[in-house]
This record gives sequence, C-alpha cells and structure tokens, in this order.
Amino acid sequence: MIATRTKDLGQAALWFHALADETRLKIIERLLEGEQCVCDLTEFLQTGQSRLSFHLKTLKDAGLLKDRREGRWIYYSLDDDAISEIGRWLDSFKDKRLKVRPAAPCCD
Amino acid sequence: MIATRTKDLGQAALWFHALADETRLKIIERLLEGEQCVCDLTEFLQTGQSRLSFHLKTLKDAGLLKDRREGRWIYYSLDDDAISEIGRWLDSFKDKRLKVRPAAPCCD
DNA sequence: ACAATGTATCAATAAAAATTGATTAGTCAA
DNA sequence: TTGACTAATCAATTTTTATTGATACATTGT
Repeated sequence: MIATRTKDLGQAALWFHALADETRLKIIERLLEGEQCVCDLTEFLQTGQSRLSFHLKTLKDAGLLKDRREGRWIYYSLDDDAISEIGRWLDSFKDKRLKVRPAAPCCD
Repeated sequence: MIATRTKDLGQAALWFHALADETRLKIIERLLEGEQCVCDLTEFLQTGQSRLSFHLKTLKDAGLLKDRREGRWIYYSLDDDAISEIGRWLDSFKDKRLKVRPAAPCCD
C-alpha cells in the first residue's frame, strides 16, 4: 500500500536523520556499551552541556533512545525496540533488492 | 584505533545524511528494482528536474549511486559496493552491542 | 528554606541543506 | 548548423539544523 510505504519511508528518514551526525553516532556507540548518565557522556564527548542535551533530544525524539531519571541524574540507553525495527526495515529493503527486474529501455 | 573509528563514524554520518530524506529513499527504493534513467525517475517521483538532479547528486556524492550516460540519457543505479559496506558497518555496530558491560554507577 | 548540582529548554545566531527558476552543456536528428 | 531534447549546474532564496549562552526546573544536602 502506497500510504504505508510512504509512512515507512518517512519514519526511516527520521531515523537516518538522527544518525546523520558524528556526535550522535558517538553517543550511540557509547550507549552500545550500556546505559550512561549524561554527566558521563559529557565527559566522554568533551562537549558543552547544552549541545549534548540537544543531540540527546534529537536521538530520543527519533525514538532511538530512552531516558530515565535516578535522583539528579538522567540515564540514557538505546531503545532496543527501535534498533530491531531499523534492522527489520533494512532487511525488507534488502529483500526487494533480490527481485531484479529486466533492464528497462528508457522513457517510453 | 580512535582515528580510524572517528573516520568511520564520519563516513557513516555521510551515508546516513544521504539517506535522511524521503525523496532520496524513494529514489533508492526505485533503484532496488534496477537501473533507471533520470526521465523515468522524474516521472515516478513527480518532481522538478532540478530538484531530482540535486538529490541524485547528493546520493552519488555519498557514494551510494553510480551513473552512466547512454546517448542523451543518464542511467542511475545503486553502487553495490557501498551497499555492502554499509551492511558491514552496521554489523560491526551490532557486534559491539553484544558485549554489554556491567551497569556503571555514575559520575565518579 | 536555601544553596549547589545536573540537566532541559529557550532565544539568538550561525551554518548547512533544500527548493526554484534560469542557464549551460552534451547528444541527436534534420 | 540549427533546433529539440536530457540533464547538470548555478544563483538566489527559503527552510531546516546546529551552536552558544542564559535561564529555568528538579533534586539533594545543609
């Protein structure tokens, strides 16, 4: 269904946009090791608090991260559901790759 | 090695940026079916020639597409090498996911 | 209640990316 | 050679994102 596919593409575009930044990829790479509090990430990334907060929000809004407060600290972690969804989406993409159609001539 | 990893992240960010747009994803989805000439893509996407050309260039610059001229037409296709590279990169990412470290307390 | 700490949010600005229309550059056919 | 056609590129503008510094909010310890 066109509508569904379009919606999927929109969602995928959001995911990819969130991933299209080196700082955010560093965050994710770090979170692969497990949950981290913002203060640790700040130190790890050597960046301003406000800037980090912005990127964390970007990732969270894209559904890639979860956060949880514990006392004054906030811990971020990867959202495993989203990660799997992305994996599934990419697989479905790969599937389409398989059915190659005969070369089309062009423009008519 | 840090330097290498950083370079990889930079490359990945470029890939993801190219993928972070619904129009470009539509192009790729279409190219999964095989090589297409620009005129076909124009019709398929129902968009302006200049705009399409911009997005094709974006994808090509990211190394995701190849093009080839045949007479007055230019055909675009997916660059399989790049696609595999992305796949491998994602797999290496997944691998890191496996070695989960014990939960760190926080900030000291 | 107050001060200190960790983090989000806001407002202003800067930087990057996308859109549009016009122009240019190849290719073909008459 | 001219004209028609396909597609890239350019310039101007608009839109979107990112950065920075300031401020606000929640939590904790005193």
